[in-house]
Amino acid sequence: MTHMKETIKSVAIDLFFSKGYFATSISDIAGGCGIRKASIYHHFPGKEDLLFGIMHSTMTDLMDELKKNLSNEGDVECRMRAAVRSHVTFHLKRQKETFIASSELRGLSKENFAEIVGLRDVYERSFQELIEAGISQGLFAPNDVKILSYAILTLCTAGATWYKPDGRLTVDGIVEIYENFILNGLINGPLPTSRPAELVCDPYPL
Amino acid sequence: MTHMKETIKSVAIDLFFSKGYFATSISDIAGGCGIRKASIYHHFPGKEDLLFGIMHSTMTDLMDELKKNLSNEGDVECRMRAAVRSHVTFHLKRQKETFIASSELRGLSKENFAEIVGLRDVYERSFQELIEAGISQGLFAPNDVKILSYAILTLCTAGATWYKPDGRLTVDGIVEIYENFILNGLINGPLPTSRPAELVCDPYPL
DNA sequence: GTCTATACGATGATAGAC
DNA sequence: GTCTATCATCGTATAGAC
Repeated sequence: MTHMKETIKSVAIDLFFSKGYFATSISDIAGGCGIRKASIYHHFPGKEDLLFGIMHSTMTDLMDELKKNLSNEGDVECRMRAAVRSHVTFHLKRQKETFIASSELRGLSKENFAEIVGLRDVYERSFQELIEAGISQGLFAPNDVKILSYAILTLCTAGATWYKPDGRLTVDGIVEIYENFILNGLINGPLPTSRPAELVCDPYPL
Repeated sequence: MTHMKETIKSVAIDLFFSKGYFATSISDIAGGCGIRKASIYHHFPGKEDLLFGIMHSTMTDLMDELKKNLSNEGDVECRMRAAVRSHVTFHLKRQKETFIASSELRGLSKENFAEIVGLRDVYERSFQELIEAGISQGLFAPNDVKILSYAILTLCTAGATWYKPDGRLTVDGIVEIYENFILNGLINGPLPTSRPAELVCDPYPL
């Protein structure tokens, strides 16, 4: 990507996040880049391509991150904890993009919509497989797998809605709360009081 | 409200839900009511008032419902379960309005925005007080109260995003999954295996 | 690669007849 | 209470000069 193309994408992310996709005009974006609106069309064929590009790179990065964070194999609980941490961390550290990706799907054409939702479905399936594995091992309480996966993912995704980078808590602090909340919600029966999870799972800075 | 005023509001709810507020024109709403767009302005001063009215009645109904469902006093766990059930049930049964209320805040002016967010803050505080009470009794694991309240509320609110009225599960089925997931997530230590919650809390059909 | 100028359509809202 | 007609504005996008 050329320098100006990257600038345009970055300005678009800021504006789509703060004002919303529909409320942001090509003029606004051009203004943020210090150029005129007609010049935008030299770099992108249209407004929607800009949105689609943001969503697509966000989804593929999110999926790559999950794959990376699950590569050190471990037991199901360890893997689920890693998946939750990966998901929450990504959504907080790349808040603007993940917020856009989850709230502006309506701005996409039918074809582009289908492509993004297709990626999302693949991603969701990773979580559903983990839940299934946990249930079949008796580790997680038996329950509707799809509902549980929606619960877990929307819960974390919503973090991108209220998170304030300069707020009271660090990303890691929030991640820890979410991780324990979700695992307690899933696990069947009492937890060991002090579980050395940190010693089993490798850390994975984003 | 006159008959046509109600019709307009109802059509607006359908369209704001399915197409989004910004993508819905006054013309679209008028078409759905069988009148011309100019006639809308006889009933409402403008498009935003329509949105604000929908959000305001949704929020006050949501708050009334919670108050009603917490009126039979009980212990903290019982009250938290009732609060979660109230929240989830309302969001699924009035899916369109709650979806609009949680996703179209950007359509509001500064003043209207402040009013709706003010109502939301009061509502959230009810949950935060329940969490605090649970923690101070040693029932819930000590944790950041605000984060937990956001987690619980956004989790349930997101139900309005994916819920399909003709889907596989009933509202009550989903409510039960969410209730147990959240309470397990909150509670400090093992749960009694069979808890007669149904005998303590009254049912409360919406 | 950026500019000015412009085409073209849609939108929210108003005026005034019936 | 609904209509027709219209205004003023703003949107995306294109054409063609520099």
